[in-house]
Amino acid sequence: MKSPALRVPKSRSPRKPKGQGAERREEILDAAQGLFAQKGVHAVSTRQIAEIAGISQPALYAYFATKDDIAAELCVRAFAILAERMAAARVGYTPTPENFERCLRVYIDFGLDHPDAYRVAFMLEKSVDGSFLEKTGGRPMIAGKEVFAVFVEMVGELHARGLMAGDDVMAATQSLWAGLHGLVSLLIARPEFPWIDREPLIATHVAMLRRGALK
Amino acid sequence: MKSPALRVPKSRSPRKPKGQGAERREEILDAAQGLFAQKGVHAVSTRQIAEIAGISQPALYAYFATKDDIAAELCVRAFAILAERMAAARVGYTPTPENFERCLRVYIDFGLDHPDAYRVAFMLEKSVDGSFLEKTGGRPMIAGKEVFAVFVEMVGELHARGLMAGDDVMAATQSLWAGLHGLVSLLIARPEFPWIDREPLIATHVAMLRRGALK
DNA sequence: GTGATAAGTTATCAGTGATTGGCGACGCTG
DNA sequence: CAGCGTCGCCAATCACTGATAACTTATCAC
Repeated sequence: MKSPALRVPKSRSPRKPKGQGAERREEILDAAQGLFAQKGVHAVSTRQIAEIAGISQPALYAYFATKDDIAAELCVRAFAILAERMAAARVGYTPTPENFERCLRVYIDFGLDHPDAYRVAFMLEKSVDGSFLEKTGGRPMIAGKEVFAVFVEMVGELHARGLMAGDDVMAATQSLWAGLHGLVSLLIARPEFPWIDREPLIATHVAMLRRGALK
Repeated sequence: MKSPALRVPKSRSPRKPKGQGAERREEILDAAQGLFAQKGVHAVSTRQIAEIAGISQPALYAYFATKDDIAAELCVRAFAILAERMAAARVGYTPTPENFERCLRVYIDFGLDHPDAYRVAFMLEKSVDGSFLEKTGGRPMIAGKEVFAVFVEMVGELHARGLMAGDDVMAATQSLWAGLHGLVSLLIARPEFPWIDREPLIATHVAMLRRGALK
């Protein structure tokens, strides 16, 4: 007879018996991060994540309630990076047009560096029942709002110095954010479009937004 | 004995035996249009579409190769409407800032009037293999490019009259398009965000884009 | 009638996200 | 060291998805 204890029915990442709580969670997040970045969030299955993480698919649910929760966690972490970058861009900040442009670029660069986090946060489809935002308690959205708050502050300072074109700070900020988001999201969602070179495009866009928002 | 011919295993739209080719297709599109608008594209199943259309689920595949093809068809039709509207906005057009703003508003209004078509065209997730765009032969994208071409033309005219801020027409057009897309897509994807009133927001945005793009 | 065609059906497939029940190794008492 | 409880994990499974195959029915030309 064959050896009855011959397990491993399919080849798998060879470290099934490991993982103490916390680090397994990180391994799952790492696996998901890679797959999401490569294939896009909703083209990745929980089984693929589990296989790369070296565990079975149900084991995921010991660490995350849903697949969307995994995406949400990655998203929140990515936004922590964005918040950090924007804070760094405001170190020794004085509200000048040059610094203004610099902050806009920080936002754009972040979106292009973390397209999947950006997608999860701002580009995912809504749906009436069981939406992603409801399932995840809107955590990515909340993280995004904190970043938005930095913009409000920044525009407020410029307005106080009489540099803004209009008088409605909130309107100007939302419009500005929309302008930034448009470029980032289109570059992410439509990479096959015949864009001009990226750097001059970003430069043109940032300059346009500055002219449009400032006096 | 019960009547043996008691069909109708589940209550259904009571017109199974009908449908001559062409009109069935329209019924399917109508059903899908309504469901997509209500729940979002990827939260709607083919079975739901079929039930509302009054046919069985496999019968869909006699008219459309895939579910995405249904969305693509709706998208192309919606873009026909946008192209029509933009053509109408250019009747007797002279390249003035006022007419420029009017065309921007046509684009924004279209996106907000047809959020699902807009989502399919510009906001759907890419994926490496089996992407929506590949499956549908990029038809929605092509329809979108025609609209983009109108923008190029428009910006070109303004540039010829020396009204544009920069000298690179293509860069200015792509930046402008991104600016418009940003507002439309954010309003669609994040309706729960604490936006200011829509009309002043649109007015602010259009004014900002005009200041940014024109001299 | 008869064969061919078109349209729609039931039955089914592989793959998805998520749940259940039990197995086995660990750490703690005694 | 025996016993036991707990926890991490996995095989099996569920309901559902998009899509396909094979069969049945209605219609029409001849």
